[in-house]
Parts: sequence; C-alpha cells; structure tokens
Amino acid sequence: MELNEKKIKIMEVAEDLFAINGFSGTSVREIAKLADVNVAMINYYFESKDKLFESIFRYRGDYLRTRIETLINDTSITNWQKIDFFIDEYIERFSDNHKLHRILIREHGLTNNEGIRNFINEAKYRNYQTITNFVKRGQEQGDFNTEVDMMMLYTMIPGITKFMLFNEDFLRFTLNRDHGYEPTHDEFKKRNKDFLKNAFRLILEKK
Amino acid sequence: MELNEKKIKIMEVAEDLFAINGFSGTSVREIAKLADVNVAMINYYFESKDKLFESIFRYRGDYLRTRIETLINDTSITNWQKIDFFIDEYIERFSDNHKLHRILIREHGLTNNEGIRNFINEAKYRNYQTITNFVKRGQEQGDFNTEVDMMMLYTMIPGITKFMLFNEDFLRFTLNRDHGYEPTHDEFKKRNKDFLKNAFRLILEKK
Amino acid sequence: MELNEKKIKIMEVAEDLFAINGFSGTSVREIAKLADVNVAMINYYFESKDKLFESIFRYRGDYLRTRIETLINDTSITNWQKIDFFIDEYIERFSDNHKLHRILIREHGLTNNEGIRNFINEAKYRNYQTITNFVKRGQEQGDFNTEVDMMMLYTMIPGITKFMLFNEDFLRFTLNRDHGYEPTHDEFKKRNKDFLKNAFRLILEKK
Amino acid sequence: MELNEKKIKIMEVAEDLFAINGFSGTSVREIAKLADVNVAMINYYFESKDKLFESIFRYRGDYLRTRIETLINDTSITNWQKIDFFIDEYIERFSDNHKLHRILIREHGLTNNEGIRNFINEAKYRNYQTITNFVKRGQEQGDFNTEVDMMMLYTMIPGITKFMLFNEDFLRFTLNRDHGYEPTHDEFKKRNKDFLKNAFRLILEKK
DNA sequence: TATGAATGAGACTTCATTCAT
DNA sequence: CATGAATGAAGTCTCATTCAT
Repeated sequence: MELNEKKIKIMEVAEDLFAINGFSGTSVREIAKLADVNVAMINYYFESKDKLFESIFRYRGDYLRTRIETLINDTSITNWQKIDFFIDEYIERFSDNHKLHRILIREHGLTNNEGIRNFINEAKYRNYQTITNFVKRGQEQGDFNTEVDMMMLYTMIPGITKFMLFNEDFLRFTLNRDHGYEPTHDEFKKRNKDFLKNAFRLILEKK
Repeated sequence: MELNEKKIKIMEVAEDLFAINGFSGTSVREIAKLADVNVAMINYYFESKDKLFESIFRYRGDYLRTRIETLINDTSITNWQKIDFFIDEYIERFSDNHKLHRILIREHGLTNNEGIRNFINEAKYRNYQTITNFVKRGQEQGDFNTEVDMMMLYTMIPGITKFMLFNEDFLRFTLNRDHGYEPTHDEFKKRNKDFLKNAFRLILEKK
Repeated sequence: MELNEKKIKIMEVAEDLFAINGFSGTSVREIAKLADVNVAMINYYFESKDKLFESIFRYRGDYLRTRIETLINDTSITNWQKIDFFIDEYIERFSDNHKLHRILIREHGLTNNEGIRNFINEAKYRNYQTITNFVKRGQEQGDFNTEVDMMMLYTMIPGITKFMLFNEDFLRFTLNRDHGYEPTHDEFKKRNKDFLKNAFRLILEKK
Repeated sequence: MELNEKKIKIMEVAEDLFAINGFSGTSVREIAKLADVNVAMINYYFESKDKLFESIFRYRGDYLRTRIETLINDTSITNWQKIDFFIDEYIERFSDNHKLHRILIREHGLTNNEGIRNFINEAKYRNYQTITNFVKRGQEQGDFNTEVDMMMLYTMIPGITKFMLFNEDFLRFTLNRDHGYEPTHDEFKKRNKDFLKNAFRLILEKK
C-alpha cells in the first residue's frame, strides 16, 4: 500500500480514536473531522472502516516485531544481561506503542478480521518463543534453575507491564492518596523494569 | 432495583455480548433477540442502554467485593497463609467473573458513566489496600522482608491473572504446538496460583 | 359519562398539558404522572387519548355556553347596557377558561375529532348570533347606527380579547420596557373591556 | 445557510405540515414523503427536526419584517394616509404568510427554541413600535386625539386580523347560513381593512 | 484523483395501547 | 374495579458507504 501524508494522518487519528473509544465507538465522521479530510476520502483510500483498522496494524506492525532475537547467540554478554536487556526492550517498546496495545486489548477477540487475529497471534508467539529460548539456553548452560514454569515466566512480562501501563493513572492517584507522591511515567517504567529483573533473578537463580 | 427472571436474563445476555463485542458494538436488538424479549422491554426495564450497562455492574458488583478484609486480624493463621488465601480467592473470583472483567477492560476509560468509573476505581482501591495491609502487617510482625516495592507486588496479582485468563486460548494453542499438551482451565488457574504464591515467597522471604 | 375524583383530576391535568404543549406534544405518561394515576387507567377511563381530549371539551363545555341570551328581551335595561354586559361577560368567561381556549387555538383545524369540531363551531355560532341579535335589536329600536359591518363587529370581540390574553406576557414586558409599568392581569382585562365598550359606542352611535 | 431546490422544497412542505398538524404532530417521515426525499436527507440538510423548524423561520423571516418604518418621516403624505398604508400592508403581509403565522400561534410558548422565541418577540416588538410611533407623531403634530389607549390600539390590528384570517372558513359558513352569501378571501381582506381604517379614524379623530 | 451529495440500514428510544390478573 | 407488565409501531437520528461529477 502506498502511503502519503494524508493516509498517514488518517491512520494516526484513527489509532488515537480507536484506542480511546474503541472500534465501534469511533465513527468515520469523527476520524475525517480530526484528520481534516473528506468523509468520502477514508473510504476512497481504505475501502472500508474495517480495512482502515487493518491498515493501522500493518502500518504499526513493524514496531511490534522485536529486534531481540539476534541477541540469543551473542556470546559476549551473559545470560543475565540478556534477560535484563529483553525486559528493558519489551517495556520500552510497549510504552512506545501503548495506543496500539490499547486497541489490541479492546478489540481482543474481534470475530471478524481474521487476518489481524493471525497477525497478532504470531507477534505474541514470537515473543513467547524469544523469552522461552533465552531461558532454555541459560538452563542448558547451567546458569538458570531448571525447575520453573516457563509459561508463567513469560506471562509475567506482558501481564505486569500491561497492567502497570494501563493503570498508570489509577496507581498514580492511589500513591498520591496514600503517600503524597506522584511518580512520573519514566519512574513507573523504571520500577516495572527493576521489579521484573529482580523477580527473574529470584526465580531463575540456582539455590 | 427489583429483579425478576426476565430482567436477569437480559442482564446476563447483555453481559455476554458486551464482553464479546463491547458496549458500542452491541445493539439492544441483539440483546433483545438473544434474551427472547421485545426490544421495547429493555428500555421499559432499564430506561436506556447506558442504564442497562450500569445495572449489570450493580448486579454483579457484589462479586467484585472481596470478602477477605476480615482475615487481616485473624491470629489463628500465619501471614503466609493469609497471602496464599488472598491469591486463591482473587483468582477464583476473577475467573468466576471473567465476563465482567472483560467488559471492564474493554470499556476502561469510558468517559461517560462517571458512576461506574467511581465504582470500579473504588473496587480497585479496596483490592490495593487489602494486599498492601496484609504485607505491612507481616512486615511489622517481622515475618516479611521490608525492602519491597509494594506497588509492584500488588500489580503482579491482577496483572498476571488478567493476562493469563484473557490469553488462555493463545497459551493453550501455544503449549499444544510446542509440547503437545493442552492444560484445562483449572490447570491454568492452578499454575497461576502456584506461581504467584511462590513469587510472593521469594520476594517477601527474609534472607 | 360518570365523573369521579380521579377522572376529573386526569382531565384537569390533561387540560393544563394540552394547553402548554399541545395534543401531540403531551404524552399520556406525563398526564398519568402528574395526575398521580396509573398509565393504564387513562385508557381504562377514557378509552383513548383522543377520547380524553373530547371529554375535556364535554366537561368544560358548559362554561363555553354563554348565559347572556336571556338578556336580549329584558326591557329593564338599555341596549347600550346590554352591549356592555355582553363584553364584560365575554371577557370574564374567556379569562376563566383561557386554558381551554388555548387548546382550541392550538388544535384549530384538527382533522380528526369531527365531534369536537362541530361542538366548537356551534359554540362560536351561538356567540355570533348573540352579538348580532343584540345589535339588530338596537338598530330596530332606533338606538344604533344601521350602517355597520356586523361580521367585523363580532370579530372584534374574540379577536382582540384572544390576542390580548395570549400575549399578556409580551405586552407586559413591552410596557415595562417602554414605560416602566407592569399592568396586572385585572388591569389588562379592564383596559380590554373599556376599549371594546368605547369602540362599540363609537361605531354604533348615530351621528 | 446555502439554499438549493430540495432544501426549499423540504422547508415548504414542512411549513405546510407544521401549520396543519403542529410541530409534534408532524413526523419527519411525513415531511420526507411529501417532499419526495430520503428521510435521512432532512437530517443531512438541517441536522435535526428542531433546526428545520428554526430554518423555516429564518427562511420566511424576511417576510415578517415590515418595510414600513421608512414611511414615518415621509412628509409628502398625511398621517391618516400613513395609518391606512400600515393597515393595508399589515393585512397583506399577514395573509401572504398565513401558514407561518398559524405555526406561530400553534407553537406559541414553545419552551425550547429560545432563538426563535427571541426572533418572534422582536418581530412583534418592531410592529408594536411602528404603530405606536405613527400615532405619537400624529398626536405631536396635532392631528390625532391624545386620549387613547395606545396598547389597545396596537392590539386591535393583529387581534382582529388573526381572528378573521384563521376563522375565515367559519365566517364564510356562517354568512352563507344567515345571508346566503359567501365572501371571497379578497373580500374578507377588504372588509378587514375598511373596518380597521374606520375604527382608527373614529378613535383617533379629534372631536 | 478527489469530494459534495445522497442514501438504505439500522441505531436507540418513546409512543399509545392492550393484556392478564 | 384497577393496574403492573408488556408490546408493536413509530419516532428521530446516525451510521458506513456509494454515487455522480
């Protein structure tokens, strides 16, 4: 699909609105108004609202692809460092694409759009494999404890990160209420990273 | 609000559909058809689609209230047992009300319905306080490590549980693909519980 | 039709609402709520909204009937006195039944309800005949000028009275704006009466 | 607001129906059918039924504005001629816009549509001022009797004209019944004009 | 290529009325 | 005799999309 300025503008506006109001809750009129284009143009460019939705994923899709796979065979760094690096990278990526992830969560299980469903599942699977492979390699090399629930270990990363990010407002409000302290977004990320790294250490470390 | 069979039927059907297709993605006609009632009846009973949405929360609301607060001062069980009990309870509750939680996640940040937003925030806050109080008590009594990030500790429970539950299908598919093994729903819950309990132990245990 | 307290309450409430919001603009629900009765009761008592409308006219109908006809043959008072009396009576009656008249004006030309249309036309016709007969009698007795447009003479009474009464608010506002003076309802009626009596005198007096 | 053929057609049809059945008594479907357009088009053009109502007033509004104000300072004609001219003009204007005036009477006191309410009140006020200024000028110049109720004098014009026009059918029927004579619309207007002119003369002439 | 105009379908809601007790 | 429950019909409006240029 060729991209031009207007097309990109439309997708960015749509991404925002889909993230906030959901797919059904967003009208093409709204998108058109905010993107400062004709209503007809959206259909002209993207054929339908459904296809626009798809296009956003294809457009942002590259960001979902993690570039960490290559690290696995790098022998210049320790397995612990690799884990840390993966966690840092995951959280940063997630934070950068929070809007897309919000949409993902909202429209999770959208029956139509089989194309997107596969696309998403594959991204997830890649993530799963990456972290699993890291750990397996560490276990094979005798660095990591072998008695761990790999699936739960994986679950911990996206689970905690998503919850943290999507409840940042609530947590900020609560911390302020209880301790008079409001962490910044970066501080949240830092605590998230530190916590995950430490948890991995506690779980994987051999006694 | 008085309840009768039809009202409950409508709310249950609506809960299902809202969970699957979201609020905007669900039409009252659909609800009416599946609940086998007249379209007008939904408005007759609930006044509006918005109020129906609210009613579901009020109806299911009690389930959101955790009954664990009372355990805090129980001296017949250890602090570790209390933590374990909380985790078990949380996961069971969550699992029982997964539809409501799915709606919650979908409509997270719904600008209208201030009443519901407060309702939800308070439920979250109660949860936060419960777990925090548990841990603080344990720390005061010298059982728990004092150097922990309480906020992250709390985050871990809903974060992992939600992710696990809402991605059960993906995880089942993946485990089958990699290991030819498909856990049941109960097995997922068990692994979730065991993992969380163990993680809490690793984190809170004094070295 | 038998009348009981509730029936009368319903009609009175309906009269108010019909006068303010018109027939179509008033719902039976509204009437029921304000009359503090069940919605179904209105249909139970009056069969339909249309019939309720009719009933109001039948109920208030007697007030529309002027009791002045008898004066025509009274020889103890002058023809001028009779005119004055008629004007006073007309304006008082109109003022007392302003709600019904407002409905009448609103629903003027309502295609359905032929019964009511006839009813109203007859009331109007009676009025027309009364004033015409007065004048004719005066002319025959040599008191009144014979060169007058009888139709217009009649027209003057309801025309001016209706306009005055239904624009009381506007006139009050205007008088206040221009002269800092706000007449009461009774003062309006007085000016209306005085003006009409004087106009009749000027028109009917023989030069 | 830009106008095109269809928009005007819709407004004209709506004006007819609103005049006959009132605002609430008219459905957009009816309007659409008679105007031979899609139901959605009415909303497309006018946004809402309310706004369509408003648009009719704005469209017809210019006709409501009397162009007589300029006459006041014209010294080439007598004050009596000015009065006559005003009466002729008022009646002709009213007759030309009888549908709009019928709507006006029907929806008199419509709580919503504050914009229109102001619009109407101002038109009324302008009329009031015009006639009052005429008379004042005549009084200052010594032509008119100074002891008159100006408010009632004003009231007479719209009061009689409205009643006459809106009861033309009744009057025609009655005159036929009593005298076997059916005036045309123009004859009604003539009698209306003559009567008012004569009445003004009788009232304002110095004895 | 781009867009103002137009539209069928369907959204939510309210209506007057009737049913069952 | 009275009414809570229920409903078909119709209300206004918004939707995504297509047409004609």
